[in-house]
Amino acid sequence: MVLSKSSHYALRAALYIARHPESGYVSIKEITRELDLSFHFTTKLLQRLTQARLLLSCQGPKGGVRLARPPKNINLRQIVEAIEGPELFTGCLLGLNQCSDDHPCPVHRSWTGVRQRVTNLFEKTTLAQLVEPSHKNKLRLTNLE
Amino acid sequence: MVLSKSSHYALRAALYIARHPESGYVSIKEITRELDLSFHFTTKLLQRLTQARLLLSCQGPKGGVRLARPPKNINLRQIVEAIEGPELFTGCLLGLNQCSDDHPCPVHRSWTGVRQRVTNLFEKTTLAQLVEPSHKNKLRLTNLE
DNA sequence: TATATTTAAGACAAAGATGTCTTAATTAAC
DNA sequence: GTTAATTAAGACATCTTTGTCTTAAATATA
Repeated sequence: MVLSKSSHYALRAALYIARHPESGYVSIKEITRELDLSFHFTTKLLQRLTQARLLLSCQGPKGGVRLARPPKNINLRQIVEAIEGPELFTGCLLGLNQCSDDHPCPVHRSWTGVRQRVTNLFEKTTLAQLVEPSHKNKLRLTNLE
Repeated sequence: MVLSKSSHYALRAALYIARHPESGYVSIKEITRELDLSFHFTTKLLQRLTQARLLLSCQGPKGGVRLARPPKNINLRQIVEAIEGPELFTGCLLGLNQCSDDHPCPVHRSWTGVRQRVTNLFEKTTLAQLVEPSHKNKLRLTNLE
């Protein structure tokens, strides 16, 4: 798996929040009901996004979470990195420590090239792009059946 | 992490086996001693590679494992898929089931493109390429320190 | 054949990821 | 202020991955 389940859930929740037209808070209850996720588990994932300053949260009635800034200023790498750290974007394909141009593993050079393309995708893809109306037919955020 | 620790270990072990000049069996004791891996855990990983017909094994004195065919005919995808399944090469970035051109998630199109580049790298990279002499300076298979 | 060596296989332990539940803290609305 | 609603936080359970240990099976060699 490229991403952990936690990242899957966090990305889907972030997209749900981003596509909410009103700029108010969205309750986590609603998010998890609509996306069919565990409420408590997702709450903790969204707490991490809040701590990473990607979301704002508010307790009490009418509370919930919202994006901390315009969706065009939040990209997929920021979300993934807040949940599971930078390993995906920096790690050696063989899991070796200090793998670098100076001390490369056998796949270092070719992997670095492909990994950069992965990183580019995550960095240049923003929440805004993924929820814009022309993408309406691609807004599926839930499992089928 | 792109790959599991199990895949890391299996790839490193496979490269160690491939770079052995003699075509005889290499003992798993030697592999795990040289690569600083757990003997029993690695043994089971190599069993999976044997079951996937990537390796041959032999018990008893002078026994061990060897490549089941020339290293130019074993690529990285085969090894990874034998260890952790095809998810990396086929899965949805958001973890959704049945994500396809017909029922795409918001990142389906762009992820499919990048995922294909990852797949290409794993498929076109063979053990032979990674152990050929011109790569000698890139044969690091162990952690530093 | 007997022995030593090696992989095969399975039980089990430890660690980490995932998921559930309870209580505390905060806040809107009455 | 009281109440209800909501996130924050932590304890705990379950499942998966990773790692260890023991025993069985196979095989080369003497």
